[in-house]
Amino acid sequence: MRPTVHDIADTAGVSLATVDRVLNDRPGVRGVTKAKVEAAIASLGYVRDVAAANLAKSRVYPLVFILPAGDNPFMRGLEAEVRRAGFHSAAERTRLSVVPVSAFDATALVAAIDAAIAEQVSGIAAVAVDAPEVAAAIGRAHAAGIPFVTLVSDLANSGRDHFVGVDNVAAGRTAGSLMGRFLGNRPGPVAVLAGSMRVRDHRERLDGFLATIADMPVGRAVLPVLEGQDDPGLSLSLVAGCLESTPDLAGIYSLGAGNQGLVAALADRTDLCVIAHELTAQTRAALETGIIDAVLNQDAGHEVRSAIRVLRAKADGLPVIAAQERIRLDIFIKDNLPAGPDEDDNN
Amino acid sequence: MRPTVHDIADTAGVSLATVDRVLNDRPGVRGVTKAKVEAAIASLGYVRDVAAANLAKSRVYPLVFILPAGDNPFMRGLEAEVRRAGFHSAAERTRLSVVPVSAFDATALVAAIDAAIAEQVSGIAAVAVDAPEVAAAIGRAHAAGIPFVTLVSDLANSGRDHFVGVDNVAAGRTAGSLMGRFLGNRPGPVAVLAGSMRVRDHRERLDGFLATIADMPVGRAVLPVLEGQDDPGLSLSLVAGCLESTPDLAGIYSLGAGNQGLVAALADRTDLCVIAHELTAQTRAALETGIIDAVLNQDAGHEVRSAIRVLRAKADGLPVIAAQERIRLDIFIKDNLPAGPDEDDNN
DNA sequence: AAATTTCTGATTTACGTACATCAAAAATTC
DNA sequence: GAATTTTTGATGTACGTAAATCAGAAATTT
Repeated sequence: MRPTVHDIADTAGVSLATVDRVLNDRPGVRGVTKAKVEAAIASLGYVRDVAAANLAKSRVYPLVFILPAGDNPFMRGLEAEVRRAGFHSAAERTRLSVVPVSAFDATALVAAIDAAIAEQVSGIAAVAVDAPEVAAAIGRAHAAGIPFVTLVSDLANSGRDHFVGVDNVAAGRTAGSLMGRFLGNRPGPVAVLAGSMRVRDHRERLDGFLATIADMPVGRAVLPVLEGQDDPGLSLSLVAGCLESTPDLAGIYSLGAGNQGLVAALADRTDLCVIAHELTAQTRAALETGIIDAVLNQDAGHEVRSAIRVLRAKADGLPVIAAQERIRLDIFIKDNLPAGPDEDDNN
Repeated sequence: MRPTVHDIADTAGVSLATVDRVLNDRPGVRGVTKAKVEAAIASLGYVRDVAAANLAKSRVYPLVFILPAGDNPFMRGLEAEVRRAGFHSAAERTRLSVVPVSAFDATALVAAIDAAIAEQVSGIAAVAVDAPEVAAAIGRAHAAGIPFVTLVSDLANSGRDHFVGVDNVAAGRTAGSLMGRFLGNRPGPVAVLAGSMRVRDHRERLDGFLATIADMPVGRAVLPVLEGQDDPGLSLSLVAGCLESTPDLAGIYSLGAGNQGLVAALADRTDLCVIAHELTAQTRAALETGIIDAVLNQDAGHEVRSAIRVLRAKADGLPVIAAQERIRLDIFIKDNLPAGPDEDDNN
């Protein structure tokens, strides 16, 4: 059996109370005694039984996820993952709640953050909107001692404790690299469909994409960015217009959430090289029919669980293992599509 | 606060002992009473506190991982992940151990399995070797009531409870698809470097690869398979010979663990399209220098944690959520390489 | 050396569940 | 209706840790 606090007390020749004081950094232990106890801990290889500790503490961690409302499939996927994680993490004394706010609305986001602060939650995760008042609100959370992580879209210099999401510049580079390889020496310009250039992650993806395309041995033109506001109708008409005005178009990089309109505009044209973001029902179907050639994905389940781990660690004053919390950028093509419509791995 | 057994007892109007009998399927409860209790459980939305339950049970789950010895980097990565998981899962009352057996040695594997059975472990995970005596040993484990999962390489019709690993036919298809897209209309045959055709996963990868290449609009020859036995020296000489005898070679698919020899043979030739399996220090370096164009990877950490979850579930007689235990096939190119040399996500 | 402060020990309760025992009550059988 | 069986209640202990109290010991100050 693994050693317990009793074993430590015995081998250190001190009482249980003293062991407890050392373990939980409570005052009233002489340096020598503390050293003795720590030696015993080390020699026995004691590790605290977190399950029992949490049981005894009977502390709960109310965490709030502030997510954009609306029909963005990726955001809805995130929400579903929060619910799923909440179901499993009840055992871990975490209570999760989702607060929807209207998309790209800084004022609404600020209000939601302040409400969470007032509720004295143990942690906040939010998809950041790039605005100074949001940074100020995050600062207030920080001042109140509430851990804050940005999700998917970051807001640096805001005092957030951590960012959970992919490296969007690398994502853009990956898209550019795949686009270049898939096209080979086939001529023709490529188009970029974005949501809005006012959003940080979209800008970063574009930067990475452009840089990689520029570095290619084969020179290739990139048309002016189409800003579809992640709206199906607008995206459709923009892409349709582009197809008409550019008959020799070779490829399209869709770096936002405008895939529904994109797919509709392409109808059954499988001759273009199309790379999109986020594996949703739409992009999955388009991959299977050949309309989309590759999908870059950030796993919503991983992101949610990472956010939870980080917030809990911060709430307990524990360190975060950065390497462990890095979110991978998945590449999906038709042949390595995961079977289910959605999945997950707890642990 | 979440409801406890006491709350159930109160609202059902029965004693705690009766609630316990219902919850743990102990005999001696009338149908009507049982229904009352179950109604209370449902209405309160009670979920058993697993942490407390495990604490009370103080049951431990000794699990054995039987892995091929030797310097196969992927297998060593698996072993490292088992150790890492063991560190974290001490809290979950799981005790992990690794038993190394000589690679591809059915007799050694059988002996290790029988030893684990004799030790009365709670579960066994093993990289299966395709031999009837191994199937028989798995059958003995099954007969002894010990859950058994095959890892990485499956052995169907052996009575194993579950397979943890990727769909290797799909992996081969993915490799073929990427190879075809990367090569475009560039002429020239492609070579395949395998470990051994006596191993099931290598055969399956080859099948998928050949099928996809055959389906391509551009006809492309595939040279006879080079069997390097996953040995660096042999792989090197085979690849070197192939390069010499086939000056117009367009690409190489390395579907086994012979990447060290492969990379050595290629020296600084970045003109070939090379696709390999498993992200190791070697393949990572070769990706960065451009010798390898894409790496297909199965995440060792995910696999180990999945195996643990499945074995524990089977040991407790709980169902396995298949969709949750599906292992993804990751595609890595230079641009979406994860930053660290290795990583992980608990939860 | 006495008074004070600082440590340490002993003990208890609690967390939520598992599991065992024994007595009491209810249902069943004869 | 008595005897028997089945069902239920009451109670206690255990798991490993947290947290509190209070008394006593050791160190420090005066």
